[in-house]
Amino acid sequence: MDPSQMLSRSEDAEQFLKQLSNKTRLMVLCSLLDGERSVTELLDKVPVTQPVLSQHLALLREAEFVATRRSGQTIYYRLADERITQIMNLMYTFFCAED
Amino acid sequence: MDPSQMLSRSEDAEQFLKQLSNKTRLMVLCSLLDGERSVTELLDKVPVTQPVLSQHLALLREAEFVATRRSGQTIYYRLADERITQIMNLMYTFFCAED
DNA sequence: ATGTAATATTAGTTAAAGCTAATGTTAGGG
DNA sequence: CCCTAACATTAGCTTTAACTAATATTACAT
Repeated sequence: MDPSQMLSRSEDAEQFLKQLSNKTRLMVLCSLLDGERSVTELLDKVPVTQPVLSQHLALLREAEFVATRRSGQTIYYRLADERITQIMNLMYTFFCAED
Repeated sequence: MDPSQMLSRSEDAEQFLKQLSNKTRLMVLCSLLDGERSVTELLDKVPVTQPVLSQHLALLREAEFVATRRSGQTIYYRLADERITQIMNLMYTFFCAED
């Protein structure tokens, strides 16, 4: 591969991985692996304050890793990027698979 | 999964991903996908100064993502973690695969 | 219209990552 | 022994990520 292309692709990959490299965001994404969840449900699983969770959700939305659906006052989040699903499944096997 | 276990595993995963989330380290690891390379060879592929490359190599060594072999004054680096091989192959398909 | 539940945003501070510049180590050649 | 090549380390500075605290928005019920 030509050097400038390698650089620009590694910059894209860096950006992608950085957006993933946070325990709160990983817990959120992991929780979404088996379907959509509301913010309140996520708050119940992820040990952070509401504003902090909301900040991380904003980042995941901007990255388009997740998408939302509103139902009344409740907002449901779901995975929206096939790459995220794949990499989260891989991370699950690395860090969460049974012995 | 119990909440404290989920937290500690996501902390491990965060650490793992952060060590990967850098364009220079990604270029190095990508270059090692098809075999070992000396520092000089890596310098030829990766557009950074020698001390910066060396700092990133030190981090990759401490993370045990890579291992080294010395031959005279030359030090050869190779991949040393199967998880890295897997995830780098995945990143390659996401960011570098031919349309 | 007022109140409350659910969620989002903004400003300010702190901590961690990455760079530059200088210097150190190790191995081999003359 | 001295010099050079190959590589590593350290200190100081700058940038970026993440948290806290306070406040704002949106939807629904009374």
